Amino acid sequence: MTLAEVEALYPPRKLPEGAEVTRIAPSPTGMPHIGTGMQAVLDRALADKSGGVFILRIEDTDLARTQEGAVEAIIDGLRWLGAMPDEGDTFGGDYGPYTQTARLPLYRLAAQHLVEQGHAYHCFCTAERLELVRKTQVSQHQSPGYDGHCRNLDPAEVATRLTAGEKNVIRLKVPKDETISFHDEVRGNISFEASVIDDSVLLKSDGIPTYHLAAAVDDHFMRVTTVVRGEEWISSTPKHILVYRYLGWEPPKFLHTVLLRDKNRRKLSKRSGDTSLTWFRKQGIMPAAFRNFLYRIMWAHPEGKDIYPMSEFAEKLQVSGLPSTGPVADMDLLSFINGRYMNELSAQELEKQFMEYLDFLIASNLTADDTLHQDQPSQAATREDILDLHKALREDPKHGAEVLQVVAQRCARFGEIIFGSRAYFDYGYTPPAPERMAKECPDAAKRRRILEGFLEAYASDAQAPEVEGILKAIGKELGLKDRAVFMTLRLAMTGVARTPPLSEVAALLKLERVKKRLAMVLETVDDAPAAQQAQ
RNA sequence: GUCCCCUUCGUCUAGAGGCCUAGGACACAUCCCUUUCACGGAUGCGACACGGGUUCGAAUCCCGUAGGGGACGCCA
Repeated sequence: MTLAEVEALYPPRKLPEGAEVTRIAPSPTGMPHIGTGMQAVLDRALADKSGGVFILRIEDTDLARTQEGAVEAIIDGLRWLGAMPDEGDTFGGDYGPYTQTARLPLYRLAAQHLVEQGHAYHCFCTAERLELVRKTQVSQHQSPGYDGHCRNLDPAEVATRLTAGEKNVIRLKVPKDETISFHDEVRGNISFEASVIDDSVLLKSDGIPTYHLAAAVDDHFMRVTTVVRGEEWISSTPKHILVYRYLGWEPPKFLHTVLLRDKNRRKLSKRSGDTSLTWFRKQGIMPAAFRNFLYRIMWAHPEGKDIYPMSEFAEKLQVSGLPSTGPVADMDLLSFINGRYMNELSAQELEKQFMEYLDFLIASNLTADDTLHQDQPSQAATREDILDLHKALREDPKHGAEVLQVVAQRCARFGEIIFGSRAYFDYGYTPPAPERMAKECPDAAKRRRILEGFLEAYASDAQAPEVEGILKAIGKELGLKDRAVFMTLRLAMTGVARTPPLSEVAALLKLERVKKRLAMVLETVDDAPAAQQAQ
């Protein structure tokens, strides 16, 4: 097979004028990264905006780092994110295979062609020699790089060493006196002196290509029009430009996205916390909200909107407005956006999404720390909490849905609901300590009177019990401030001090549960220390 | 060390020579609403990295400096 034949195998796509073909090209080396998610959202939007195609390509040329299950994790992450590719090994498409180790002959063909044309050469240097060269260079304050040792080997010598089966790699022969420029879609023109670019390996000694060759070959034959990738690739783009040129191909458009930073403006890393899509999912971030967060920090809506759907992003996106400075992934902003999305969910949608969330947590076998946000340790949910809640929701879905809706109004992520909803289920109710109640209403007799009086009035009017009216009347009768009365009942009914308005709580709990709980409290309501009562 | 990219409130940003005594959003603070929490409303705090140019006029253009980030692998 020749390059020309391959060319015919992957003809130009029949797409509308201006359609963009984008691709996300992750390495299957672990959990899907937030940066991958960001690029996927952009890729998806670019393709949607122009009536193009979005491809998933797996770059598994680093055999040593490839991890089992990583491809599935990536697809799962993209599915969750809602930035699904149109083409890929599991999606179909006419430009596959979409996994690099399945395309090895293509790269070898390209590499061979480059050697024949004199734009690449066989290099027999050992790892040891390379290491030594680098060390020397660094110690002499020179920039490390290949020294060109095999660049001008005698062709006859190369031939004999090759037939002898000597290990070698193929390196790109970078011209010496030239300025290589390219256009970056967000930064404009960028130039490099060719002299600072070293002769990178294109084909490793095991016959597997490096990124520089593989990506160029694939982007060409997959007819990718726009390469969206992280800005860490800017400095190797000139190499890619050279590969395209020597292979006689038109380079695609390049769009380098910024790298997300942590609070200290460092590249977001494992150490600083939250780098995987899965992490955000575990926190209970909604997909739509996370997408919104991603495009919100990488692009400014013309009207200054913060909350808007993906379709609007795709429609209004202008690549020139993409940032060229790395944004900090601001958790406060994410929480804010997620909260807004949660509040707009209908009861049914909320229950559905929340159950999916719990199922995900359970299936991914979480430990207690996994929903723990660094900044909000109090929001940690244990695995036991998760299972308890899941069981309660299954046992009484109707009650569960009501609880969720009320609680979700007060939460910024699903993860907080786990903890926040406990008090409204039987499993999560613990009667308040008498001491705690005494802090709100020091007089034990009055506490008892509040609860008994409420129970009596509330139970007698099953149709439309006026919780507030009842309590205010009791307060007046006992000469207590509203707060003392309301808080006493709040603590008694829920065991906690922060809840929705009591009328909502009572409606949520239903009469039977209220009766049961208050009866429990009444058993110990007089037990607060006398010293405190005297106050 | 060399090369490349970047630099507006704490954060995300608007701003493409006069509309800027720099606008919005998140966060924060205070107040209002109020039975706690949340929501909502109001107000406030708060930035053009620095130094030179160009210009009648610069956040906006140019040059330097400083700072940050990235790259320099038979990793991607």
